[in-house]
Amino acid sequence: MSTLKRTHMCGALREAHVGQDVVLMGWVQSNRRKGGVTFLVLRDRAGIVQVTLEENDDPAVFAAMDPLRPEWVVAVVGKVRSRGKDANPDLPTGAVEVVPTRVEVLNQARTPPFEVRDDVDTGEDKRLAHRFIDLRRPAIQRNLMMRSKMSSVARQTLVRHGFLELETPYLVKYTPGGARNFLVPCRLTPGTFYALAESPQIFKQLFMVSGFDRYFQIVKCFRDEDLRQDRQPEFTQIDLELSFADEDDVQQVMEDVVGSIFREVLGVELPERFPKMTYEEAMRRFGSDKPDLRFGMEHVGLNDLVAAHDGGGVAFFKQTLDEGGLIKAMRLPAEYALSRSDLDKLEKDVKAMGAGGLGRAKVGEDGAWSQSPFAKTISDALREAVNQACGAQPGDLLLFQMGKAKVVHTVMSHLRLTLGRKFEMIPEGAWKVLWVTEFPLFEHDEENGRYVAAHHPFTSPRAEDVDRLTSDPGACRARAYDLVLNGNEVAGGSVRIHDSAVQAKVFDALGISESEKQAKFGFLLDALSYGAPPHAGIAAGMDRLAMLVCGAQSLRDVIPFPKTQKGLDLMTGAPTAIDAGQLAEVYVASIEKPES
RNA sequence: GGGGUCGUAGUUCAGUUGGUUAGAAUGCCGGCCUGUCACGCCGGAGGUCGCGAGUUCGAGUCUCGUCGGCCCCGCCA
Repeated sequence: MSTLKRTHMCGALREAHVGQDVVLMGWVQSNRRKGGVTFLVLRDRAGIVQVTLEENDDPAVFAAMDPLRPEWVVAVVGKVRSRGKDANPDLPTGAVEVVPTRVEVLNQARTPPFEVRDDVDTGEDKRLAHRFIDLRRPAIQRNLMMRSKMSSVARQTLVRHGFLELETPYLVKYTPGGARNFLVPCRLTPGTFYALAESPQIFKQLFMVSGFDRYFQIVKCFRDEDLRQDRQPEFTQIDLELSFADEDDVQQVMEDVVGSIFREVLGVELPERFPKMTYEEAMRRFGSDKPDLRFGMEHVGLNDLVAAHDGGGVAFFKQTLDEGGLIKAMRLPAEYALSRSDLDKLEKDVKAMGAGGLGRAKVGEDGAWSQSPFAKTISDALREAVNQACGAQPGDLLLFQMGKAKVVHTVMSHLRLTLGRKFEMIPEGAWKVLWVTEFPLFEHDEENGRYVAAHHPFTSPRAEDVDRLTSDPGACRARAYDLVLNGNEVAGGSVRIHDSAVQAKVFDALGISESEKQAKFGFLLDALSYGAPPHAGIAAGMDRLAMLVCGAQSLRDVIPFPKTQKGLDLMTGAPTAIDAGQLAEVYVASIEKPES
C-alpha cells in the first residue's frame, strides 16, 4: 500500500487551487491519449477532474499512464494549473487540470458490465445485479448524498424542537391484521416467532406513557406486502410522537422538518403553514386521498344533476343511481387531443381496474355530443346541465365513470394523473404540499362484513363523532392527517386515544373481543391505564420524500440496495432456500407452494 | 391473487411472411494521433436469441409452460 495521503477531492478543485501541489485518489473515468499528450479523467464522489501530461515533459510518468483503464483505482501526485483558453465550461473543475509528477496504480479493475456514466441507459436489472458499480454513477451518488443531508436536517430540526432520538425493537410480537409481517423464528424458544416491526407505533406510544414527551427516530420498517414503484419491503420512516399535543402541534413540527429539508437541501421555500383539505373534499374533487394539486382536471360529480333529471334518458346513469353508485365526469380541454388508439388503450387500462368501460362525449359547437354512447338518448336538458357543470367548451372531450364509488374514484383519479402526465399539464419545479384531514375512522371490510380501522385502532375519533361510534361507525371521522406532496403520501399520523372508555368503544365497533384485545394489545392497554398523557404523532416516509427531493422516478434511485418488485435482491440473490438442517436448527419445516 | 409489457453480443437495440453465415451502435482488444473532454481514424475479437418442451424439412420469429425485469389493480391497520 502506498504511503500517499489524499489532500483533495477530485471534484473539489477550482481556479483557487492553481499552483498547489495535490494528491488525488479516485477511479479512472477515461484515459484519452492524443499522440504525445494524454488526458486522464479521475473521479471520486465529489466529481471529476482532468489530469493532463505531455510526453516531452515527463516520459516516464507518461508511459506509466498509458495502460490505465476505466475504473482502475489510482493515486495522482501533481500540481494544479489553469487550463486557460482550453477550459471546459461544462465541468465544475473545468477551469483547471492537474499535471502529474507521479501516478500510482492502487488497484486494477475488470471491465465493468456497464459504463459508469449517467447518460448510459442500462437496464435496471443489470444495474441492480452490479449495484456496487451502479452506485458509482454521479446521479445516484448525488441522490444518496442529498438523502444523507435530508437525514441530517431532519435530525437537527427535531433536536431543535426538543425531541429525543430513542430506539425501538425490530424483533417484536406478531400481531395479525394490518400489513403482513416478516417472521423470524426464535431458536431459543422452539416453535415461536418474532415479527419484524412494521412500524414503531406501539413502542413510541409507550415512550409517551413513560414521560419521554418528544420522541423521534429515523427507523427501518418492514412490511411483507406487494411492491410498487414507491413501496419497498423495508423502508425508512422519520417517526415522531409528542405528548400534551394535538394535531396542530404535530403538523407544525412536521412542517418545519419538511420545510427545513426543502430549504437546506433544495433551496426551495415551502409555505410556512401547509394548506388543509378534508378527505371528503379530496375524494370529491380528485377521487384520491393524495391529490396532486399541481394541475387541474378536477372531477365533477353528476349524481345530483342526474337525479334532478331522473336519469336524463341515459339508462346507465339511472341504473347507477338506483344502485347507490357514483357518477363522475372530467373535462379534457380541446387543446389535448386523444387519438382513437389512445382512447382504446385508456379504455383497456380502466377495464383492467374494474371499470365497465370508458364513457366519453365529444362536445360540438352547439354543445351537442358525438362519439358517445350517451349522445343518442340523453335529454337536451341533462346534456346542457352536464356541459355547464363541467365547463365544457366546443372541442372538449368529457370522460365519464359510473358504478361503485371506490372503482369510480380509482379509475377517475388514475385517468386524471395519466392524462395530466401525458399532456404535460404538471409544471416543472412546482411543489404543492397539503394536509388531508378528517379521514374516516373505519373502513367497511366487505369480505368479512365488518369495520376495520382505517389508520390503526388507537386513532382518536373527532370529539363530535364519539357518540356515533356505536350507532354509525362508518360516519365517524378520525383525528388523522396525511401529508401529501405533489400527489404522494409522504407522512401520516393521528392523535391517539388516551381515554380508555373511548378506546373500549372503538374496539367494540371493530368487533374485537376482550380476550382478543388482551392478546393483541394487552401491554399497550395496560400501559395506557397507568397515566398516559394525551399524545399524537406522525411518521414520514423518508424514501418517498427523498425520491421527490431528488427528482427521482423510483424509490430504487434513492435506496442504496433496493429490492425488485418481487422482493429479490439481484446482487446477493436473497431470499434463498434454506436447507432442512438449518431449518431444523430453528425448528421450522418448509412446505411446497400449493397449486392454486 | 389479477392485468399489461419486456427478455437477441459486455451494454443499448434492430432482426420483414418461419428460410443461407443473426446485424448496428457503443464498450472491449491492437495500431495511429500534441489540447482532447461522448475525442477522432484504421483494424480485430465478441452470440446458450432467458430457460424447457412442442409444431415444422427448417424456429430469434409460431404454440404451451417456466424464470426474471418493469408498470398498474387488489393488497399496504
